[in-house]
Amino acid sequence: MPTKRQALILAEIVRLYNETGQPVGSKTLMNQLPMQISSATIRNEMAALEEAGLLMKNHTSSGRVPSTAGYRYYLDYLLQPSTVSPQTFSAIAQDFNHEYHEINDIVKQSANILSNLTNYTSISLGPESSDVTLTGFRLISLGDDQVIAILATSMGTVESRVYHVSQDVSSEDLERAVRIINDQLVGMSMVRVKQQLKSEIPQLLTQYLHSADGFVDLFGDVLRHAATEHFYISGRSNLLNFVQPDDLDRLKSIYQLLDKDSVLPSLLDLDNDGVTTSQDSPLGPISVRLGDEFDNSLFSDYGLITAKYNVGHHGSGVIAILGPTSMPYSQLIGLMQLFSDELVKKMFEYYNKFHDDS
Amino acid sequence: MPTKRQALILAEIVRLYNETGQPVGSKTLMNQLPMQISSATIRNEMAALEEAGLLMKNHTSSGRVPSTAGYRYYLDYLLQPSTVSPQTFSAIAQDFNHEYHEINDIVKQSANILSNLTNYTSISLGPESSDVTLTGFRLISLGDDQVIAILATSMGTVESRVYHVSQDVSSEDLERAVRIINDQLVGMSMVRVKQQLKSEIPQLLTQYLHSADGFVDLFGDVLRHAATEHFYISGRSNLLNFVQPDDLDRLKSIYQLLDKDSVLPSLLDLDNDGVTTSQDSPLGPISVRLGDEFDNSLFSDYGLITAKYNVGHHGSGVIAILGPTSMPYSQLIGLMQLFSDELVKKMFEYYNKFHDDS
DNA sequence: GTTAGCACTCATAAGCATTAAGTGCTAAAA
DNA sequence: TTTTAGCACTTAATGCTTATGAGTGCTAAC
Repeated sequence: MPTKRQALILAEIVRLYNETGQPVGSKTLMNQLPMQISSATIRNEMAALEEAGLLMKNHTSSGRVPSTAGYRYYLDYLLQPSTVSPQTFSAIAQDFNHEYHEINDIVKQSANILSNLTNYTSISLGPESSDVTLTGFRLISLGDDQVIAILATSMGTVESRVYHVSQDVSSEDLERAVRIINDQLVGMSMVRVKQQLKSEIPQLLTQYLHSADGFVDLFGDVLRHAATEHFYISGRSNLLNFVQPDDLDRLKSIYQLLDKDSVLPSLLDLDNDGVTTSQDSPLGPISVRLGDEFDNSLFSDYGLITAKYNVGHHGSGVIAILGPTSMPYSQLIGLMQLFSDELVKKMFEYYNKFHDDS
Repeated sequence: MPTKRQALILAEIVRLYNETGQPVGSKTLMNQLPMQISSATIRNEMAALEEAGLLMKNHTSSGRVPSTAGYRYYLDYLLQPSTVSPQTFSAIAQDFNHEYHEINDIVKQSANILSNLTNYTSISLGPESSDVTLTGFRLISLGDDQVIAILATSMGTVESRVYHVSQDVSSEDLERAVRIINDQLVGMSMVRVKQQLKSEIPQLLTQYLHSADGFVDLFGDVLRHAATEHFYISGRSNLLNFVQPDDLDRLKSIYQLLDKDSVLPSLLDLDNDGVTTSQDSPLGPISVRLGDEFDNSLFSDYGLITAKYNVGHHGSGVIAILGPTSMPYSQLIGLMQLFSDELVKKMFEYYNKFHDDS
């Protein structure tokens, strides 16, 4: 455990290293620290901090840099979220000041705002809930062999997609199919619906319909679109701001990773249900993942700030910032706190505008 | 005008430079050329080619590199598209071997295939036609204050989106609005529909409806989604394969540019209607833009291969490959020719499956 | 416990000679 | 008239040495 003074020095090193990008030496530190101590004393303290694993040197005679453990300690014990400037606040308010027709537009916009504000990459996942249920399914014929399939969930989401239906499917068949779906599946959780679609439903449908296959496909497709988590990533190109030129291969891999929706849940740590990385996270719903704390070694030089937000029974979502290990955490975390509050506010506004079910 | 032999040398330099990435010297060339001439002769010829502006040197004593004009000449007069290997062909066929529910899925997939095959970035724009007309508009109430708006066009595209409608709008009002829209606008080109929406329609609606504003918004929104050209870009990260490490800023700008749908039409040269860059393009519907031929100086080291394809009265689309100035054009253009044929085939298959209107 | 002083370390840059690839030019050969 | 051999010249790249400077660790004095 570092002493009070050592902690102060660590915090200052984090601050300076973030500001300048350069390793911090004892003299620089002497001029910046509030108390009056000599560079030699600071050197002693730094040696102790290095002993404790919180600082690192690149080579024997270079300044110190916080180690991952150092950042971890800083985040867990020292960091204080800074308050957001009024300008930033009003910029956020302004950017959100639109009429949104779809919840996903808000989610998307939130990623945009956050990456613009921070100059990092941001990832936004809309509100989700594990106990969403299917509330209804309809098919509407448009003539022309086309139908619109509409699927509604308890979260208020409605997914509609257009399909072609072969001409030898009668409209009676379609109606019958829709009735079966509704009778059997409405009220079930989406997860169970998916299971059923693979097991019982096909059999059931073949009993009543001529061509059940096409219909199962169709329903499966709407379902897939309604149920897949959709991530919005904004400011990808900001990763170029801080990548070392000899690390382009790694960056390429990261870009390819980000394009795969399937790996994002594990990146955002959504798999283990809400347990944050560090013990009883002192930052509330915000948590930070650093370097080797990622499953994937690609991110050994990266940091990820994750904020979970809650929109009542509409579920909870996540918004995150991806950047280098060294980021202005104090500002960013302050920003994230405020931002996720605003986001939640906007979302409630959206949901409550029409439905009266806060 | 270069002599026959000079042209041969130019072509060989293009080939070698593309293969090795290194400037090509007279000795290397001597060993590679089919005829028996000394390096001194080659030097003379190269000097002539440089005089003509087709070759460049990085410094007085380095090998030669094709200049933009050199590439231009190569593309216009020397290049011969190579035939595609059977493996590649069957890979394409395989990748397209899916049931597609939406034309845009095909467009998207085409971008994916092309970037995977080439290891460059590819851009795909679905079939469009300037004389698409509006063929129908419907609103379907879902209860719950939600409606689905459906807009169909003469191209067979159907756009459906979900909207909230405030409770004090009666269903009679909605029906009336829909009737007005259909009476007034069906059969018009989408462009005119957009104009009308800004001029006459609002007035007309206010005569019959209480709250016309919301409705105009709604219709405008569906229209916007149905009418905006949608580009799919795949393999963005491949740009990292050939960028010089000191050029990351430029790369960042390019990424940001690619994210703006609005600049892509000018990039793909869609604005001037079908006139290709070089005179009466010898490559048919395929054209290549190089370096300073771009409007935007960001692309001074890039090349863009564009293939226009035609899907009958469903309109025509574009598929493109973005890479460095030095690309294996022979292979790529051969590939593009075959690929766009396959793409067209797939699209006709899609359209004809249900409608019988080739 | 703190500090001044000093020897030591190491990355970075600058200077310089060396090498290798490639050119241009001239004069001879074809 | 075209081609070629030969040679001087240019330049980027490499490796080597040397200087510089920021920073440390340690010791001895405060």
